[in-house]
Amino acid sequence: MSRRADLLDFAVLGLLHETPMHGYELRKRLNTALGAFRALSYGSLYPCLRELLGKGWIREATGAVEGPARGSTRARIVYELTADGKERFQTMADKAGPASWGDEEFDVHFAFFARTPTEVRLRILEGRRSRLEERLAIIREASVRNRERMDNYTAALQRHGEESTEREVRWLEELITAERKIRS
Amino acid sequence: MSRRADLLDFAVLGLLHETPMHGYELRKRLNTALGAFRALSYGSLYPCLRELLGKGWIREATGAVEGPARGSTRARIVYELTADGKERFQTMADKAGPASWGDEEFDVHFAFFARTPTEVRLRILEGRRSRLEERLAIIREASVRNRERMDNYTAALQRHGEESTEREVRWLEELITAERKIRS
DNA sequence: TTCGTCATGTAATGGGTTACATGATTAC
DNA sequence: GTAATCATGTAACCCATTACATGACGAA
Repeated sequence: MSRRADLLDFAVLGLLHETPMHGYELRKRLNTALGAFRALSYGSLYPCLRELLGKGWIREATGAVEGPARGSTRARIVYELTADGKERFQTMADKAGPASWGDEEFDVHFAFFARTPTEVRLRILEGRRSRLEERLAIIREASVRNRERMDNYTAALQRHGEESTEREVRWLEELITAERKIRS
Repeated sequence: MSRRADLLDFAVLGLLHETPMHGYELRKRLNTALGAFRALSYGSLYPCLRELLGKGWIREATGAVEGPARGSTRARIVYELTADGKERFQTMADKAGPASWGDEEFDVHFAFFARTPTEVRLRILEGRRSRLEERLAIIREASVRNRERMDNYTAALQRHGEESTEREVRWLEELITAERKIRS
């Protein structure tokens, strides 16, 4: 469960929550705003859009929602969220829990924290932290086990990975305490 | 060109350069030592091993190369590099250049820097640095362009990504100056 | 006139994960 | 006795990238 496609659905719905957009712009925002989808291709995005359309979560915006097409006469198809789509997005945001989440899942869900309940936010942040701590434990154990047969470069790479992960844990810790303050 | 499979070939060859190993252990080291392959499955590794065997780059080690099987009677197949395999690895390490490299390619090649010529090391490090700087430029431009419609959480995620990338650039800078000192 | 950007799509290929199959041993 | 780890593999499914097709505008 929880395929990559579901995450893309969620991300698209979330971006369209802000403002209606057409596919081309949607892709750019997915590539930059969200850490994941760094190399998302049209071959993935457009079929996804068609699917969301079929499910009734988005619709083609009629009328001049955005300014008229600049720079191209090719018809732009602007999509907007339907009521069902809003509901769907909220359901996904509300029931989110880091059951075997990777980096991408966290990044995307974090990007939409503004529309996520505090309780869920806390659960996600804490889940993320424990996953990173597991990863740290594995890295540290490996560097102890292979200390002798590891050259300087391998060691440097490992140390850098370790430090980055530690920094992210501290970052999460700050967010978690801030979140606890909000809750109380 | 330069498929994921090639990278796996390179990584396996590189690990076997250190010491003969069987598949199960190989996978563990690929999952921890190298940043990439964090979730490499046997479904990818064993076919790869078979392929390398067919190409004559690795062979089944005969005799008691490793201690006898502990904890299992199931026959372990220990692989070792052939002369051709060593040559192949060295060719891949020597002609490496970051033409459209992602994070994984860099990590794996970096892990084997000890067996990479200084000139190539420098080229790789500098290539990596410019890729990260491109990424930074994109992030920064995006955060300027979308400043208003970005909520606090999205902004925090973006800032964290920016800072991590900046740290990695500084890390690379240190490595580059160290490398230049070696060369001269 | 050519390159880059805007803009939307489709088809095929490649390949990685998931799930399955097997089986012995150690530790609780 | 049962869960976890060791250990090797195969087959199918999923799906993401890649390459292709189309077409116009602005700038150098």
